[in-house]
Amino acid sequence: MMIDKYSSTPVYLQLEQYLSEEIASGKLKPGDALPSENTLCAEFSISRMTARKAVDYLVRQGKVERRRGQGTFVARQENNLRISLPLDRHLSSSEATLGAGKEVTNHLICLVLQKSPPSIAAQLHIPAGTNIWFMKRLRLVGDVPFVFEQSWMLAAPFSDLSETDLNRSKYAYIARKGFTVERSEKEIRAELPSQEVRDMLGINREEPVLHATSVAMLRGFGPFEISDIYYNQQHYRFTLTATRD
Amino acid sequence: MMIDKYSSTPVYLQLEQYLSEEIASGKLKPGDALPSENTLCAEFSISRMTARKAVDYLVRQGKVERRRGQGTFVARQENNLRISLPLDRHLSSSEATLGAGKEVTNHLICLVLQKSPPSIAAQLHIPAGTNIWFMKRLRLVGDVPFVFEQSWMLAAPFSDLSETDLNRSKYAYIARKGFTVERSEKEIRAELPSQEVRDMLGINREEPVLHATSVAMLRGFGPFEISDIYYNQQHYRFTLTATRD
DNA sequence: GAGTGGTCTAGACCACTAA
DNA sequence: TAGTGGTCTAGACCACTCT
Repeated sequence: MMIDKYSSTPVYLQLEQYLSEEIASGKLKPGDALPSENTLCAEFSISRMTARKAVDYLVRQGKVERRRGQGTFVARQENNLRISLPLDRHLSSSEATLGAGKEVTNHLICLVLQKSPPSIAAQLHIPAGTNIWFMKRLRLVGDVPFVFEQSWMLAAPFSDLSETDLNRSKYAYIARKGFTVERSEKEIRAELPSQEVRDMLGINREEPVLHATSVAMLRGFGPFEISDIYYNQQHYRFTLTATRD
Repeated sequence: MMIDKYSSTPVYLQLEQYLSEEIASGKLKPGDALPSENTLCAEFSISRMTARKAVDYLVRQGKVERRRGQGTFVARQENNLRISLPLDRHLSSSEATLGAGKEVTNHLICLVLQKSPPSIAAQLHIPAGTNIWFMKRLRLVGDVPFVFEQSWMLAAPFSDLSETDLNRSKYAYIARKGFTVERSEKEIRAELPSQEVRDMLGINREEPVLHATSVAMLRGFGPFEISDIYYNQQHYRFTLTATRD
């Protein structure tokens, strides 16, 4: 294998391709160490920044992982060990099965009453400037966060909403007020997380996350909550069922 | 705004944070140019590689886009223009509404009969080594690909499967054989695409994709097809509905 | 021609891990 | 202590766009 410095494909892409093939072909097996960055520099007569850039792409694709002080290793697939969570069911109904003995907890990060900005107001069918709750929550199984959620919720029917309610169960609170959450419409995207989301979910900076924007509906009432939901893929798997109609 | 070179947070993360806030606060609006890389170097007394690394993260998050020879610009949100596609319905039933006048087409890339590898066999409840179909398909609305699909399908009940069937409608073919696709169980992940997927979907290297691994079931028969499905987010939005139980 | 982003170099110092 | 990855510098040349 040679690197062609005069090719129109950048050196770092050539090296990415080469290492990818070593992994795909099985010459490098899960758990194996890649050549160290300095070795790659020497072997291909390139600078370290270039070698690192090639490896960066493999890290982002989840094909290898770096361990400081140790080396870079071909990733092991641990898909089957991760806890499975349905995206097409309300979390409240899946929490029982989720924990597998561990406790599901909520950690409220902030809760404030604010004036609704126009974009949120439009989705909730209220005038801009109406009071709404804004909150950020982290949800964990044991001590591993699986969801970071940021949401805007109608304030009028829920004026006595408290931190305690949110640290326990929002659904239980809503039920006590005599409402039922009927369904939520979600749009799902793959995204690279911002710093805040990375910090909250404890994510390696190179790993993409699932991001849902959700509109939740109350029975006989319509939309009452807009949420941005970020799902942690490192320790959980997200599933859904597709049907005919 | 100052950069603290002696902080434990790396300089490039501080700069990423700063620029993120400029965008979030609206000081930099969609379409606005960021300071050029050389300007950032001078303003914060950092080297260009460091400035670029900060901007790299914003590019990957989709917050800005680079245009060679022009500059780096705050991304415009075009979410509402993208075609919406439900993940919780079979594609066959949504194709009618999907196109909005444009034609939905299939482009078969490969179709071969092969021996089932153990991992696929286990999921299809057949012995390893049984004959199965392996195929790759690209599905497009007009000439924009929205799905790249790679799948392994039982060969026994579908021995006369042809390229023509797959370029038209796989569901129609299955129906002609007297079967009904009941449902499919999907696991959804956010991933950075490999070279093949990037090429197929025409994706910029920095953009993550949605990746579903699906098991499709025939009514009264069980699993008959395993698929890897990659969804193009650049021109489509993917939705689903969550319900109680 | 001037300015932009795209790539690359050849060093450097640091924090961390393992022997 | 030696080797690893993490960060950073101060340059360089290139391809591209706009005026």
